[in-house]
Amino acid sequence: MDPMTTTALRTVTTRPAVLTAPGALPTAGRTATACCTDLARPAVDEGAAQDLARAFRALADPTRVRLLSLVASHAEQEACVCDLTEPVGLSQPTVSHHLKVLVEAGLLTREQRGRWAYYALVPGAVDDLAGLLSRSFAG
Amino acid sequence: MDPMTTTALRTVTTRPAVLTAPGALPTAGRTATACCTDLARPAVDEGAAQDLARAFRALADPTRVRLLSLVASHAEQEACVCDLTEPVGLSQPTVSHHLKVLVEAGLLTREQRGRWAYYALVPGAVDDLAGLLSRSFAG
DNA sequence: GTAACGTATCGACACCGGTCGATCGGTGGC
DNA sequence: GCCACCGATCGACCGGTGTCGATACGTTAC
Repeated sequence: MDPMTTTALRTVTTRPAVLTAPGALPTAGRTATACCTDLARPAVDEGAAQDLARAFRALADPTRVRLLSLVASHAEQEACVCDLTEPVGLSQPTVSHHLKVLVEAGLLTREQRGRWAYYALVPGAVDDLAGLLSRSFAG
Repeated sequence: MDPMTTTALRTVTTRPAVLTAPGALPTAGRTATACCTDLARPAVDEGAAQDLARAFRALADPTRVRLLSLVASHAEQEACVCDLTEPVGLSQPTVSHHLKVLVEAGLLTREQRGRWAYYALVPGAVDDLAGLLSRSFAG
C-alpha cells in the first residue's frame, strides 16, 4: 500500500531536528501595551507538528499501548496475533486493526511465518520517539 | 473542576513503575501445537495503559503540538492566548479548548495575570513522559 | 456606575476512529 | 483436490472530538 502511510515515525525520526525551519513568525511589531511577547526561538513548523501528532496518535489508545507492551514482554520481543487477542479481550479483527496502526507508525514489524503472523518491536523505535519528544519541547 | 481530570500525567508519573502489577496472565496451558509463546515478563496493566494513552492523546493533535512548542519557544516558557491564536490560525475558542486539554494533561499551567491568561510549561513534564515512554516498552 | 477587552463556556455540526460480525485470502494438513 | 485454520479486509454503527459562532464571565479603564 501507499508507502507514505508507513512512514509516520520514520519521517519524523530521520528528520535531523524537528526544531529546524520556520524562521521567526511575523509577530515582530506589537502593540507593546502589555502582553504578547516574541518568540525566543523557532517553534516546530506545521509539517513537523503533523508528523509528531501522527506518531503520538499511535499510542493514544489504551489497547495499542497494551498490545505494544505485550509484544515487548514476550520472548524475542515478538508475538503472533493469537498471543494477543485473548489478553486484550477484543475481537480478532479489532486487534488486527490496531496492530496495523502500530506497524504503520513504525513501532512494530510484521512477518508472516507459516500460517502465523508475527509482530515484533522495531528496535530503538520507542526510544527514538522518546528522544524526539524531549527534544521537541526542550526547556 | 474535578481534580481527577487534571491528573493524567501526574497519575502516570507518580506511579512508581508502570511495569508493576498484573502478574502472569492466564496463558499458562497452551496447545503447544505451534505458536503462542508465554510472557517473559509482565506487561503494563489496563489501568496504566489508560494513563499512558491519555497522556499521549494530549499530544495526538497537530494543533496542540504546535501550541506546546510555541509556549516552550517563548521567553520564560510562557505565553498568553493572544500570543498563540494568530500563529496556529484557529479561532480563539478553539485555541482555548486545546490549551485546556494540555493543562488537564499536566503539560501546561494556567495563571491569570490581569486580564490575560498566561500558559507556561510544567518543568520536567515532557521529560517525565519521555522517560515513562522508554521505560514502559523497554527492550 | 458603564464600556471595552481578553478569555472561557456553550451548543451545534461534521468528521474521525474504535468496535463488531461477516467475509475473503492464504497457508498447511489430509 | 478438499478442508481447517489464521489473519486481513470490508461495511456498518456509534461515540468521541475538533471546529466554529454566539454568548457569558471577569478584569481593567473611564
